[in-house]
Amino acid sequence: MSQTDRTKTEKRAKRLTGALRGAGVRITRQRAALLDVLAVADDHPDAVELQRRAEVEVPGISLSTVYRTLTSLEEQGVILRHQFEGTPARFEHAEAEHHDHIIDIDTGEVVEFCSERIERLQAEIAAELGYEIVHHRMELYVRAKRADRESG
Amino acid sequence: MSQTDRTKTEKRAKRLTGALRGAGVRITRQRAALLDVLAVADDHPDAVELQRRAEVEVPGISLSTVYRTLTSLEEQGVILRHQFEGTPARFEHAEAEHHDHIIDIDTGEVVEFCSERIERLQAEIAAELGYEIVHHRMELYVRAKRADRESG
DNA sequence: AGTGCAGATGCAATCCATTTGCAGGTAGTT
DNA sequence: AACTACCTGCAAATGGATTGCATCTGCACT
Repeated sequence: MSQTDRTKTEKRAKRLTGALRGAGVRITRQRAALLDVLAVADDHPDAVELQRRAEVEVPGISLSTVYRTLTSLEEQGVILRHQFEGTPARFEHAEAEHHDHIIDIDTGEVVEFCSERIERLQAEIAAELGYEIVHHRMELYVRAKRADRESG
Repeated sequence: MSQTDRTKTEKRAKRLTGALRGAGVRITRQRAALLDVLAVADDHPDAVELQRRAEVEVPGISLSTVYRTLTSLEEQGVILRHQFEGTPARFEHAEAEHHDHIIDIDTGEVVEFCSERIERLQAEIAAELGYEIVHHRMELYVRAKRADRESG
């Protein structure tokens, strides 16, 4: 990470904690640790994994605190919670634009994608039925194409 | 239900139980009851609701049996299990073609829909990334449009 | 820097949907 | 009718997530 990147990240962090404070959310050691961990995560960790990562900064941080913090951050719109099939909920930082997920059912790896055309079609379909979309969820459970693997 | 409809339904039921038997699945009173209940359901009941409905035919049917049967029927491809947000799993008979779901977040009501155009786009996106879709899940969480309601 | 207190923490207990071990029952083949 | 592999009901266990409670602590205000 370059010097300017670091500066930018720190500025965002400051803005973020300011906003949280405004909403009556205190920045404790455990929350700061979780915010750090979430900010640098480029994957989709679950609560236990986040606890493990936060423990570097706050040894002994309890799992209930992790869950409570995640719920609170989700309510503040800071993070997103994803309930994929057959796994505990997984979380990600919410700064980027909306996207959906491709889950490799063999490896558990998650790839993000977004299709404006699909989004448009979804909105049309909902509108035709007299609804407005509050949020949606689209998950593609996939495996690597035949050519990329061995057996079939 | 007309006489011919009833006959058709009964034929399908016979074919179905035959197939299940072939897979080593016994048709017990409790399973027959659940198959009946699922066959006539035009909604998306959860396990407890299915137990309640099956109890008309088999009083005292246990919830574990319901769950075990549902798992077995799902494995046989007879029913589909849907894990919508914040509710226990809900089930539906699998005879129709594939479709996705619109969930009214105010009423819990579920509407089915299918868009070939979206399906095509999904497949394209997966293919471009070197994946083949095993299955997918698309849920639109909606509410009735402003005009249809009162307050905002 | 000190104080007050709303809000946060850790722990253990609890919740809820779902699964499972077990001992007795039954479908369906022989 | 008998045999037995599969099924049932019950109660206990599981696993992810939440919660009650006593204690602690950020942080706004001196």
